[in-house]
Amino acid sequence: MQLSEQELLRRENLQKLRDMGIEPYPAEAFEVTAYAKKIQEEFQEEAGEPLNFQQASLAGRLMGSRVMGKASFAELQDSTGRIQLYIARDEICPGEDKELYNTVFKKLLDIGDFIGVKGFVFRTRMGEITLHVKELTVLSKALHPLPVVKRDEEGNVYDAFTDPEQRYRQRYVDLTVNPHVKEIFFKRSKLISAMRRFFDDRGWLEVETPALQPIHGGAAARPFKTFHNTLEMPLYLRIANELYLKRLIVGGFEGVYEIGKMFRNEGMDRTHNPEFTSMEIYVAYKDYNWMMAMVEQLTEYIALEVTGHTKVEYEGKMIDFAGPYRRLSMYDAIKEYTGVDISEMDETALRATCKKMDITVDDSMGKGKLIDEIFGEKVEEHLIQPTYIIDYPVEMTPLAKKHRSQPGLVERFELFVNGKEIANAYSELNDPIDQRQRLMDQLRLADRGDFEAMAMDEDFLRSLEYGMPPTSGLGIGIDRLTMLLTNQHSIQEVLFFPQMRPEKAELPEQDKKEG
RNA sequence: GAGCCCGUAGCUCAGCCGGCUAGAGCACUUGACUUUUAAUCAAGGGGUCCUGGGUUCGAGUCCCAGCGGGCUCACCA
Repeated sequence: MQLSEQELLRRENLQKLRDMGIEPYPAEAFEVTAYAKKIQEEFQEEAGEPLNFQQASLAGRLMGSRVMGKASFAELQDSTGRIQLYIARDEICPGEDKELYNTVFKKLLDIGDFIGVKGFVFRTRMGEITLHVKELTVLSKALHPLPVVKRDEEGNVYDAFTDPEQRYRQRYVDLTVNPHVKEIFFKRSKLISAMRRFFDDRGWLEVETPALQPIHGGAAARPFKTFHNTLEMPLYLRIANELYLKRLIVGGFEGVYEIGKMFRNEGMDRTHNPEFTSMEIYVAYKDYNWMMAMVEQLTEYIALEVTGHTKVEYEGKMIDFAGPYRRLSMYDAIKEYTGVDISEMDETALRATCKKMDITVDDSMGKGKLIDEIFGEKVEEHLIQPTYIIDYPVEMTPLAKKHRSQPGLVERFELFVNGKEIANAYSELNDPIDQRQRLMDQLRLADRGDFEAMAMDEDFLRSLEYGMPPTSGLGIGIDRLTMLLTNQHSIQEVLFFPQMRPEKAELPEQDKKEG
């Protein structure tokens, strides 16, 4: 590999440090007693005299320096933020030997190097809270130059590191240089911990179920296929965990939930990544009406914990997560936004209606699919504030219980926010005979070439035959909820390492066979 | 999968209708400077113009193909 001039220089600096007896990658721990953000927030003084942080020890990256002869200012960035350093030659080199300042600090340290500093906090003439450095330690030398992003007093950013490809491929650089990116991931973490707290407080059990499954069930999607050598059998990366969580309800848990990765072998775009995080929860003796009330509390709680408000701005719109949310049946929603009542229509009439609405249809589409098309084309985009769409056609939903009063429908709801589906829930189907029938219907779809049709799962059916209590289940896409609460428009922005093509198209030989 | 756009220094980008040795700012190097803050001042180094073909006296620029990326649309619980 060809090294750039700057990379060669840094390697030379590394060697010079070693030649001076300074280990650029020391083994011993460095004691950190203070953090940039805390100092910025809590530093106090009286009559110009500093009161606290008079013995502070910080560690982080050197992010810039302004050398003025025998004294310098530098920027230290730790895990919490930045603080200015004041480094005076005669302070860090009290004796005759000025090498640490003249050579190590001024010549051999580069932007991006990790250093440890000890000293006291004061305020400069210009009013900046600054650490007056008494001791400086090299903690780790950086050999690769970091992009230098500068900000002026008004907050204007110069030479921003913004190329999406480079940001995702080298997320470590993105995180180092773009502080707002870190903020998104702090919020993502808060979201998940708030959700977990909400469920744990109600006594529901967090569980783990297999990610490697012999039968991929629980959703309509194409799976990733792999092979277990010892068992000599194909396995699938899970597209859903629904059928396993229901087995646990059969086994006697009253409430179980799992937050984990799902894998779908489908297209990628700004709302789809091949692996994504979902939360699914199942609670016994409940129905979908109870679940709607629960989700309102949950999303309101999460919005508050993550952003501090129930109102969140997304793409310039204010979205209010405070419940209760509007509930609208699928038929009523279509009537409201198209003026057409489709509740009594058969397949032929629906197909004609679609044509009138300029919706492209094909012959493979059944009644359920046609209704879904109308809904997707004409209604979804209008559902900006959190809205429950309830009662879906039975054809689209093989795992939901038939509606208690309306034939042809199932007890299902989806929560829409800003025109996008955020949550999906049912009164779960627990009639084993009905369930078998519905899965048989799916098999017939698969025979007709539907790659996404659900597979038969005899063990799951056996579990239902042992008896599953009435149960309500819910799934929430964590990535998309994170996008909403962080005002981000692509899923790549809420994943540390979104899926990308390899940088140099060099796939290992043995992996090329068997697609 | 389709359309549009992009790929030039470590980073952000300019480079016209094809025309001298390919440019700027930051970063980097050398020097000056003990309270600066996009520090400043002076001097300097740094390029596989994504790759491969083609047209041409001459290609960063035009054409073709490929690779990579972005946006939009389509597909997709």
